[in-house]
Amino acid sequence: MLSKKTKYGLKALTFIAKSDGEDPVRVGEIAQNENIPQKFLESILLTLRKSGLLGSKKGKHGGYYLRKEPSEILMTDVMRVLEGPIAMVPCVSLNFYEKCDDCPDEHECSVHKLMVEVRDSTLSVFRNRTLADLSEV
Amino acid sequence: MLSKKTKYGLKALTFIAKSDGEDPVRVGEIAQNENIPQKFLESILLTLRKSGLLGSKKGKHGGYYLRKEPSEILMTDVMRVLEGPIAMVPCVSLNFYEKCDDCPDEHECSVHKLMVEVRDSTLSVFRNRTLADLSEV
DNA sequence: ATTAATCCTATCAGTTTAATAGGGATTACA
DNA sequence: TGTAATCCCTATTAAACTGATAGGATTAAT
Repeated sequence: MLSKKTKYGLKALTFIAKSDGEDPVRVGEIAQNENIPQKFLESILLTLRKSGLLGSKKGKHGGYYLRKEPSEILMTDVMRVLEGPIAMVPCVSLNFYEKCDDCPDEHECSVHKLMVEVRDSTLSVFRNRTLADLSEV
Repeated sequence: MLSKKTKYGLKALTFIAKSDGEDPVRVGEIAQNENIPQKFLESILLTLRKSGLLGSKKGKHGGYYLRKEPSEILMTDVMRVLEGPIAMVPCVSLNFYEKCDDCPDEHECSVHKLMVEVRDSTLSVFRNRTLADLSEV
């Protein structure tokens, strides 16, 4: 299941991409338009900024803006920042690999085999989609 | 993330498929071979039985057995029983649909669009894999 | 100065997960 | 007929996670 954090984050990014003026976009404006609790959204945008996807301007007339063109922001990157690993099992994750406690040999594990396929098919979607695709009407 | 319940369930099904004698397979045997807490596994096999995927025999020399040929047990069915919805968002689920609170119109939702694609690509894996594929060496 | 914004930390209630516990019911077989 | 083996069922628990809230510190424009 997709967390609300990720869902809100994707919506916020889309909103910022759509309002592509020069001015940064206020958190309050996004929260209001997308029905997101403002304080919760604040923390989400903060992590997006720390990850490098967003920039921010403090103080009056401040807000958030994209650091790259929407067409250059891959869903793989966004999802890994917001949701974490794309793989369903750590032993199959490219960026967050971890060995399983219970598996003596993961090359003989039936779950492993299946989850590699799921990972690859999910990756093929996220690698071929950018924020530009999301913000199209 | 895949729950341990699902992971253990898949391993257990694979184990039963591999030991395809006539006799039912004991929970204890599966638990020991696959490093799964026995009591936990009991409850998992119980839900698999209630879903119709497994049959059971009580008492001495009892155990669990497959109700269909491994090649006829689709991963879509197994995953839905163990893990629940295959979609990452309820508003995109075929079998567990639910409307989002926050979305006024899901046809204009950027997240919705993306998650439909992820659902379809994941489904294409699960629809084309059966328990027989998992139990191949 | 005042105002409007981001930034940061802490906290909280609710839910879910993984596991454990204890015993009931059923069957094989000596 | 008794006993051991096995599935069946319900309840409980500790830990982790999620979604949200609270309160203020910091920064910048006017």
